[in-house]
Amino acid sequence: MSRYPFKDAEARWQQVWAERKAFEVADDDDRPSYYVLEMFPYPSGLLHMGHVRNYTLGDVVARYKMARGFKVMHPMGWDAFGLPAENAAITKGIHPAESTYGNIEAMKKQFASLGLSLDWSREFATCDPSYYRHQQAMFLDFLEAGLVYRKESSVNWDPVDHTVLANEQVVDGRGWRSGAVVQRRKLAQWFFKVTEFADDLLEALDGLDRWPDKVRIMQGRWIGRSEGALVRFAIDDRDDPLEVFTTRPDTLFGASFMAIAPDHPLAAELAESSPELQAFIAECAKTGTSEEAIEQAEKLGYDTGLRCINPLIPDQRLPIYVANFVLMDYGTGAIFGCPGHDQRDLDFARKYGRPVTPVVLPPDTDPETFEIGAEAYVGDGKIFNSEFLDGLDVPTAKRTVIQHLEELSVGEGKITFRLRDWGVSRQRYWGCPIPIVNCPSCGIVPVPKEQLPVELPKDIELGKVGNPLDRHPTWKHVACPKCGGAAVRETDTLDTFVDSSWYFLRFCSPRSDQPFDRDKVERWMPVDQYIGGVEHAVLHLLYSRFFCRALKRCGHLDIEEPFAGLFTQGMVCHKTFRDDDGQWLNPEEVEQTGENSWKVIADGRAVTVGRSEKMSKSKLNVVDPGPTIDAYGADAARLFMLSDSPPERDLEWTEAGIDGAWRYLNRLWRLFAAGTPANADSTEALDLSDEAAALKRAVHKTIHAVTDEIEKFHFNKAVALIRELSNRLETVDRNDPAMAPVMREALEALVKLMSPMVPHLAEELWQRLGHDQLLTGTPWPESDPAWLTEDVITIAVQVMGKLRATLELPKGVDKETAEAAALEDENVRRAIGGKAVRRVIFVPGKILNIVI
RNA sequence: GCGGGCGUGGUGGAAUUGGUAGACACGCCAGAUUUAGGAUCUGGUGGCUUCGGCCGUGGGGGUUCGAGUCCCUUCGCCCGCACCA
Repeated sequence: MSRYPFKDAEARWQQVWAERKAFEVADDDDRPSYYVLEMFPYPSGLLHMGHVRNYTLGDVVARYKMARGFKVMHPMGWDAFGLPAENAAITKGIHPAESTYGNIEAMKKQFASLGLSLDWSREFATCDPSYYRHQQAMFLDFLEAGLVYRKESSVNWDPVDHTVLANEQVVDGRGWRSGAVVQRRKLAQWFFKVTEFADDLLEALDGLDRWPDKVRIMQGRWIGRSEGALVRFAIDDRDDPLEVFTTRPDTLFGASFMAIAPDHPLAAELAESSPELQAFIAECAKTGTSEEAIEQAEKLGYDTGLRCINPLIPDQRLPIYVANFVLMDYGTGAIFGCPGHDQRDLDFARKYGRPVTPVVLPPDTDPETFEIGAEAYVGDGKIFNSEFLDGLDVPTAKRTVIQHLEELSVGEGKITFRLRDWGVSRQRYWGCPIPIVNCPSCGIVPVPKEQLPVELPKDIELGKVGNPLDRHPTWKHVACPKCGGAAVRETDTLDTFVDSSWYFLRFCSPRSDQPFDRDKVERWMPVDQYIGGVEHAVLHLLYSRFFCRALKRCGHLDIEEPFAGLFTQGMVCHKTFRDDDGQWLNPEEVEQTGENSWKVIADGRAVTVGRSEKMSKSKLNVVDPGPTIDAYGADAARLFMLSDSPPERDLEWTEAGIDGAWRYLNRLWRLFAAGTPANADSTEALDLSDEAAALKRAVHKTIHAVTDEIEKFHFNKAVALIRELSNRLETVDRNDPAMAPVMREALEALVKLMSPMVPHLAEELWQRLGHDQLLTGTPWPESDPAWLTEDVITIAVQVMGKLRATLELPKGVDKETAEAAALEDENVRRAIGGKAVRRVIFVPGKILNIVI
């Protein structure tokens, strides 16, 4: 039996597309433009299934939009700076540049086998000096615009390797390589002033109507605008008051203690004379810097002995604690605790024996008997126990108390954001050098733009202690651009998130001697459809939004939002195996011994089949796409990625699934091999038989529905509809001359509909239909509204809401006719059982429900 | 702890505004066929059934002529995170 010769066909069409530059777009084209972008990959050297899914989804969009008459830009590049290349250099002794560019070449070959409609003429890597020189220029522009500044901030310090560790490199509080207990250390670092745009970044989320709600919600919460008040509490025997930020100034009469962050300046000052406090602060510093770690930690406080005065209750004295749950980065790094109406404050008060005074009375509650038990009351209600606030509701009390604090000059209304400025300094080699010179006499001096790029030195020693660029014998030593004296370069590099915050702009004019050409950016931006993993929902997407605003502020750009449409795909998962000790096992180590039982081949130990989890090296459940594509072809892999699972949900990789996709491609192959009817220009003028007309209606309905589903990113449903049509076509009698013209029309439509998903097979079948033009570039099929409707409709007949019959009735049938027809049905009559019909509900074209 | 989701056959998943639950597949069962393949084709496949029907969308309750869909409640799972004062 004839099999689809995918190896030959896929290679052949890939070559044809490349030779004809089918996917390269010129900028001077007056068709409407459409920019499709998938998040560019880090060149690890190996394409994984997540990539295949991501780029397949993007390719469907790109090819579909092409067929719809858009001039589509679908570029690809490399997010090429990063930690893994540096680690590879340490463990394998390969220079990061060498491994990175080698990996790019290797991955490009793998990309080629997927048959993606990518415009490779726009390719670049972020580690190219021709890319990062522009990034350095932007850094200088941001600096000039006041959007970049320097401040001290904490890092994870490995005391053995003398290096700064990423959070990822800290395992159980220890450095991953040295095993040394990590210390927090303060370093002067560069920051991008993201908070400058906090309000705008938040408000503009509303306009991103083609973004998933969940991403907008996540970003909104990350930015975290909250309205509250700054309140100054005078401290006994000290001049400076303690300033706190609170979102609940209405509960000030319920205050029972104060707490400051372990790294609050006041704590540091007091610790100088208190070894005990020093020890407490050191203990707090052992908890990781991540919020997750702080959250797991037990709530601890240390009474400083200082007492401060509640500005609303002059004779009240509140103890000041240093507490491990107060964050220096939020608000003022100090809080007042109101245990009655905040659960964490309540837990703390119970632990340290502080009083609990309720000040918000829940509705319909007796103030005499209301008490706070184990749970704080956080709801709305009437204020009580609060003098001039008594009787007010919470929002009114907030306004009133803020006004009162302002009159007393001890506080004022204040809006605070959770969003922090973006620390971009990294003490690493394989990143974009920060174009700054530190001069002993002039201070911080920007590198003049004409001296850019500040290139990374090629001769570098990695794996030694310390910051590699700082250790380089000559690189950092330069003449000060201002005074000409001896000076040193900044030896930190930029966070790689900076690289990915503007690459989508560079694609518009990738060879420009400017960061981007403004007219090209205006032609293509914003990205019409951006596609990637939801793990970037906050950081990358938010930084990119910040970057566009910062560039606009500097006069380089007019747009603020880089991505008009966003789609976040699900993960690719695969089953996992573990032994009794919970160790992950490689699928090759195990064999199936029964329906649900598995064992280790080597020693027969029992194996637990875990649930399907995201493919990852640590879980040993990674499937390499390479051999799969080799065995089944790119189209089979693509089809499997698109079938069954909705793109936004996780997809489980199964051998059976890819096998099923491959078998379906062969069915299509045979459907077309069965002999295709000669071309007929149109079936419009023909007098079609009932059977032929029904087929034609099915074809047009399928065109209509598939188009709709692709537009809505429901590719799994589009595939199902295509299968339905092809199943039907397999049953058509090709020897019937009345069917031939419609069959021709059907086959042509089918090929076009499948072409975004399985482009190689589609080109092959298109050619077999006798076309000498490429299918790529051929317009999308149009559905004819005249063929979307049926003459006969099916009415479901219910008795008391239960289905008893379905009736085929002429389109537009009225209630009386339908009811009469229903009452003739034996099943319906049996269900009514001779009872009186009380009511009949009729939904035209759908339902007739008889109520008895 | 907070926030966001999701629970539908043996499996992945379909199901307009509330209107025929299980499309399309995988798997399985029976049969056919063969150039014994990574086959292919035909039929069947939610459960129970006295063959009339009955029960079925995590559980319980409600609204409705009618609920997978709306409301209340409860259980389970997943994702994200920032103790946000």
